[in-house]
Amino acid sequence: MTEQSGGKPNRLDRRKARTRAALVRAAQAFIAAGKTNVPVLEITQAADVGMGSFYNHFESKERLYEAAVADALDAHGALLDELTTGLDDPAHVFAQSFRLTGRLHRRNPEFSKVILNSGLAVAGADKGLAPRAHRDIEAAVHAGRFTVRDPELALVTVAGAALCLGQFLHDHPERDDAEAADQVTEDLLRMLGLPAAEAHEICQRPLPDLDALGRPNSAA
Amino acid sequence: MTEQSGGKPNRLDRRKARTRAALVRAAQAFIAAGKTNVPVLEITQAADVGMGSFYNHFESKERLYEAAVADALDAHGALLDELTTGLDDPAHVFAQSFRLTGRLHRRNPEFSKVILNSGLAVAGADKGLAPRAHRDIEAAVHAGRFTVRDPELALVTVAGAALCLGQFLHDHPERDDAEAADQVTEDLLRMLGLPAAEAHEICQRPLPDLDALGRPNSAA
DNA sequence: TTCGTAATTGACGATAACGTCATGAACACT
DNA sequence: AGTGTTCATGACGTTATCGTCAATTACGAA
Repeated sequence: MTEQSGGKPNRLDRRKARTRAALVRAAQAFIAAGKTNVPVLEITQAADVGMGSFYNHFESKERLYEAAVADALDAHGALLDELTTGLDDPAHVFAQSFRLTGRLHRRNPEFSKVILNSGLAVAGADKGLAPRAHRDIEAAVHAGRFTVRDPELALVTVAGAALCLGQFLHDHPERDDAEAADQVTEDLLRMLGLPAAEAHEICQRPLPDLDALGRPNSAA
Repeated sequence: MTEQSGGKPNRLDRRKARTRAALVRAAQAFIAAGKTNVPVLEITQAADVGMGSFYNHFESKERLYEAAVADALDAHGALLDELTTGLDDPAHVFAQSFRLTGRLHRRNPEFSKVILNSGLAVAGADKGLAPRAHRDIEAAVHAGRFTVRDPELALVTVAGAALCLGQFLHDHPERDDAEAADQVTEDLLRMLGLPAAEAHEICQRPLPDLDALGRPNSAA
């Protein structure tokens, strides 16, 4: 009998987790490449695990893909948390999160493509990064920083902008990602009720160094 | 030898077009249902055509799906053209187009789901409805109605909002589609530089009657 | 060391889907 | 009517993929 929901992870548990992580990472690579119809055998070969191992961890390819997307989103969410701690102005938190997310499309293309190829499913209000954005917007509204009639609908536009910005940067490699992200963020801040001048100023503030942190992928 | 690129359609050509349209319609239904992995045989059965007919028109399932999405987008674009003719204020054209598109998610769920399940591929600047929106935004900027630094990036947010609004309405059947669409449009107008009061007013204007037109699906 | 358990593995039978092709029907043209 | 062409059709051989399973290995406990 090994680790029973609360005990410390055994060597056995670590091996199991490694196998699972290998499958998740392989799945992320395939999703990023747009190849979601690859046979199971191909996935297991890419993950360097046996064919039979697949069904030890996932009952179908779809479950694996769900897990892969969830993993990427969780990792990015944790990263944003790290990079926005200590900020007191909710508008600043929102702007910084959005600007960083925009930059991540270039910095971590694998993650970016996973999100983009997952389609709009990740834009649901209770999935992906939306809860975080929702929390930030609500906080800013409550603090009197944002003036928007319906925060839930504003979130809709914000989520859409985040996704389509990624797609845009992917389609236009010549565009500067930081500049584009900052401009979209500024537009969104104006939409959320900030005066134009202040929106512009917030998007010019320096950002924390992304290189100071580990890779934002938890399936390592 | 039948119709040779410019001649009038024969009876043979019409039959061919009917078969093709049946396949496209069946594909749209499957896309709307989220079932893109159905075997070819199932598609041809749903279209009520022979199995072999499929490869007379499309060399693969992917091509069929591409054609199905393009058809739905073209149909919606033509509908918007019809419904915005005669408007002189570019901001009004933009607002009306967006409000109508929002309403269409409920009015024509089939079309809506085709768009949503197509993912972000339809959000590219030169695909789908984006060229139309781009044209409207540029016109409004040129007319001094919108003041936005980078119209191309504004389009990114607009496209994202349109897509995510559809997803939102799909996830929240209890929300009034007209109200939500108007609110998002108003938010976008503010982002595009319109004063809040004017943005609100434009989104309260009456809309043309959608029932006065035929079904917005060209694959009939 | 020895035993029990959990996880890994690839081979294998069963099934599902593909795409072609020979046949036939609908049609245009004369 | 006669002829040649285009498109429609579904059966069929081929290939691809699935998911199971019995054997094996890695590990924990005693």
